Amino acid sequence: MVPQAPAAARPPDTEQRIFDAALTVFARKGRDGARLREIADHAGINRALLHYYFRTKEQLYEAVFEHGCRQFMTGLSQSLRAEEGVEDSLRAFVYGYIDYIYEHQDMARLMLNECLCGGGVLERHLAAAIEARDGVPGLLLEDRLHAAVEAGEIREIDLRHTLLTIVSACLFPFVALPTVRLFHSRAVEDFDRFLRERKAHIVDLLLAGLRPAEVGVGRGELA
Amino acid sequence: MVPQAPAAARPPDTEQRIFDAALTVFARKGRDGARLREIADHAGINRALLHYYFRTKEQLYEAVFEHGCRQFMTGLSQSLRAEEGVEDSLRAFVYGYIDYIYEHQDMARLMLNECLCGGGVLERHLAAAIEARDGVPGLLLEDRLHAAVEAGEIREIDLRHTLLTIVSACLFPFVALPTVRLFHSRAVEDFDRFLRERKAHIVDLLLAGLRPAEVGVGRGELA
DNA sequence: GTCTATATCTCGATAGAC
DNA sequence: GTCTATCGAGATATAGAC
Repeated sequence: MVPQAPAAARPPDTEQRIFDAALTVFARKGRDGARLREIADHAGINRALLHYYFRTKEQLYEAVFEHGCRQFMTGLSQSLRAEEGVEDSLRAFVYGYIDYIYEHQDMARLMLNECLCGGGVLERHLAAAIEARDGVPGLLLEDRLHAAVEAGEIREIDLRHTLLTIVSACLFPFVALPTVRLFHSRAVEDFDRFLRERKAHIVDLLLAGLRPAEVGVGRGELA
Repeated sequence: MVPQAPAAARPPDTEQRIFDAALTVFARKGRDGARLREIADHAGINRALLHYYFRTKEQLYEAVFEHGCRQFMTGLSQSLRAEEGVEDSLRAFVYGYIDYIYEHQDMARLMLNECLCGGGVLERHLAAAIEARDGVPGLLLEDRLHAAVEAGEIREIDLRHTLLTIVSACLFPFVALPTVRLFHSRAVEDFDRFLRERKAHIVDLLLAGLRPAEVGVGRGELA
């Protein structure tokens, strides 16, 4: 699939530049909406070169998606190291997850774009990437939470939904950034600070929400 | 912009059918990825009719987006009625929000699609829709929460982030459905039940997370 | 208002020089 | 490996009959 590069000297690495440019454009415009013209311009190369490295637009998309998915899932798993306690595990997950998405926003957008137009391709590639690594990154946290429930460290609660809520809270602000900016001015002024606040907020809210109910205080009721 | 319809008899209402079909297709494929062919087929009419009602693809998109945005925001505001207490307000928001998104999934996806490709158009139209109704739906809940903080009914917490977390938890499952299905089998088997559980979960987690800390229990620490 | 036929343009893909 | 030139398919848009 990949033409041989000269063994010595790899100045701009054209293939990688195409790959990155394609990821960016596909993430914004989607599989059909993306134009090879735009990808070539973004990579600073000629349109014909796209066909030299990846024969067709379809194959380029497949390559970007498959390789991107695999790398994304692997990297995410590695950045979500297990911790001893529940609290540390939760904190590590939220901080690691947001940091990782921050560094791979285009891939996150690309996957969401696939979700919008059906998700068939995504499900297939995600399943493959998961199988190759045998394990969904989030499930590690779910196991931790499950053990914590049995140990009485956190209250009984639907963990699948809890995990989905955590992921939603971490991920959504990235994919919906333009909307978030409308009523969260800090996200436009100082995105890094916004993310720091966001991480702290999510952990804070979750820890409080998962804490076992004290005796005498009905669950699900405010003071 | 709109040709006169015969005063009597409005059998299929072609314009509305085009509108709905365009919304669906644009939501999935995006502004550039969408094909007029597909929209026409989906609406069950000839391609030339698209140009009769809306001159160009661009104008069709603009019309769908602008009108859709306005209607979406207005309807959302109306379905989020104010309640007396904080708890009822929160519950009403979550339930109303999810129910509303459920009935307007295409519009939600269309807006997210715009977010993915920059969001310039979205910000403009959203701002206009908000100004026309003078008020962001979510801000009503934020005011309620703010008052509740001052009354000591909920603990001190960043309300902007809290509101963003609530919206994320409600909205994300819809736009990321194919991914959610991977590890939430119930979302594929019985979506309605999944949503009922989701609503209850979000309210439950939030109420617990916002409850004022009891004396003797450090905030942000598990038991 | 709705259709068929057609014009025009853009995109993806290929051929061939360098 | 990289470029220019070009072909053919498919998309948007228009003209004109009904």
